[in-house]
Amino acid sequence: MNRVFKALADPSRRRILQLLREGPLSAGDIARHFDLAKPTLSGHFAVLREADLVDQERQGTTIYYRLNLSVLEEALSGLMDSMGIGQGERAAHSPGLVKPGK
Amino acid sequence: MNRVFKALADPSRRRILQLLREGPLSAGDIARHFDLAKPTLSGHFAVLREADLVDQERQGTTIYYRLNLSVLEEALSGLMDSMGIGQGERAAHSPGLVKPGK
DNA sequence: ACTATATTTTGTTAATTAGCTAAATACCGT
DNA sequence: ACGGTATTTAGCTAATTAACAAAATATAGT
Repeated sequence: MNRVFKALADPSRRRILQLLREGPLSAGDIARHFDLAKPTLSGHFAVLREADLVDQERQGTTIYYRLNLSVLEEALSGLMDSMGIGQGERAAHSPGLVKPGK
Repeated sequence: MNRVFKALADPSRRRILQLLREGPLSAGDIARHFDLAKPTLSGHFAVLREADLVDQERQGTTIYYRLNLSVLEEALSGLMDSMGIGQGERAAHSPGLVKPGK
């Protein structure tokens, strides 16, 4: 889960995930959307793969990347849970700033 | 929004936010939960403040931190939107059916 | 003004990261 | 086997990060 958030910390990687939302894309297809050298992108793919956010599949000479949505979902809803956001219908509890008793 | 995800990339900072879920805590209170030097924590507070994930309020000699839940909520649901993770709806599979986030 | 407490700032270090170019690898077609 | 295309690996550099100890700042009480 830590790897997921580390992976999400980079805007290029978030953008890659967005692109993959539409369907699998080859490394080259993705690279076309960026102003980065291909090795740089390849590094980003590796980070996403290690976080299990994408799957890789070779088809001949090209490698396709596919978004692993469930991992992303799980990480995000896991965080939301741990922060008390969302699913629960509990009203937002924003305690006042009170000087703690001894 | 990038600052938010950068801030969330560190486990200590995520833990700090979790602690603040229960209510405001002083820097010292938070520090008690960690094995880190106070200056290190202070650095984490600064990152969280710059991401607007927490607010700071001084009361005498102690500084209280309060979770800014709305910023966290917005960032997470913003990402979920942009990834097509539906809060209430099933994720659309066909391209073009889902409107991009704001 | 002095002392004690709470927190931050400064300065430093080691580790990590994102980027690049050049070289290597993998696969396909001829 | 050779040449071309797609992608990754290797090797490097500059910037960023997380950690610490020591010093500085802010406030309260005496």
